[in-house]
Amino acid sequence: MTKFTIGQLAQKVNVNIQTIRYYERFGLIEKNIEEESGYRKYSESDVEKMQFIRKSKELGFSLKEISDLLSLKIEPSTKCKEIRKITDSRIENIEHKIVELEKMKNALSKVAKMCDKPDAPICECPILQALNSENEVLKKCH
Amino acid sequence: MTKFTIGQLAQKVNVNIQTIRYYERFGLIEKNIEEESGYRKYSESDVEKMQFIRKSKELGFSLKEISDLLSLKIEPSTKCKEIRKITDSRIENIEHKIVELEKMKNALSKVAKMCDKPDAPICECPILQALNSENEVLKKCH
DNA sequence: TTAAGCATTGTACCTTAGTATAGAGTCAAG
DNA sequence: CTTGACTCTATACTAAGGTACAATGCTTAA
Repeated sequence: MTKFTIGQLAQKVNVNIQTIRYYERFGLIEKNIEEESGYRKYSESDVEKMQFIRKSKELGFSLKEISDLLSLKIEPSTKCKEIRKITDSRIENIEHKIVELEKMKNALSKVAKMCDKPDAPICECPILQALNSENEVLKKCH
Repeated sequence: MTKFTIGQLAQKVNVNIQTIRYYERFGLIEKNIEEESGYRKYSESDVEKMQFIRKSKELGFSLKEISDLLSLKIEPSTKCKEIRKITDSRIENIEHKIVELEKMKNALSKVAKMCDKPDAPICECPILQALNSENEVLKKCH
């Protein structure tokens, strides 16, 4: 397993070195010190973890929520009901986000289309109107 | 058009009064003062706007990004190319988010299923493994 | 007409998520 | 064997997005 320094990890996942140390303090990333140098060392799995964290952040999850996901552990039978509960509620939560994103996407498509027409009406806040006019033509515009 | 006070608006959309004033300072919500009382007054369209802001926040958009969407205006021809650019790039951005959320959802489903089996393997970080093992059974677990 | 319960402005504070800086040690190329 | 790039710890600072509080004023039901 290849090992990198913190700077190399930072570069690979395109974050600030301080951010990695911050995640370490937060408990998201483990500290793993090389004996002689006293330098932190990281492996491919840390790269994956960091990428997961960054992606999740972009999707609107907090570090606490990300931590909950990362610290799920499957051990024989013990807490499987708990894991089901967590995963199920998170799946619902994600489905809800997807639905909302789809709505927003549709609204934006409408706005784009509306804008293409040469006789486009003047519109104060086209997104809200597009969002609230499910399937009907925008008529609130004057 | 029904008018509400700030407290009523806050209650309707379930946010703190201070948050509404913060959004006003930020430029997301207009200030509209009633003559005699000096009280802010809000209408149904402010409710819609507030709901849009809250939803968008949950989906990981910043107030700045939300502001950009809300301040899109359609006016005859003038800046329609600009609007296309903004909406198109935002649509792409949303599609990317949806894809990532779908991946995460699938990974969570896998974890849930894995957990249900009586002979579930011990797993250190099942989400990452589920995410990275596109379509294959989780075999990194020991 | 007065107290409770709203509203106003202004300022200060809080949390989350980083980012920067200082002073010291380590590594590797010339 | 030094020099420049990198690391360490510790502490402080920043930015975004709120939240709380104080001093004051308006509203309304008893």
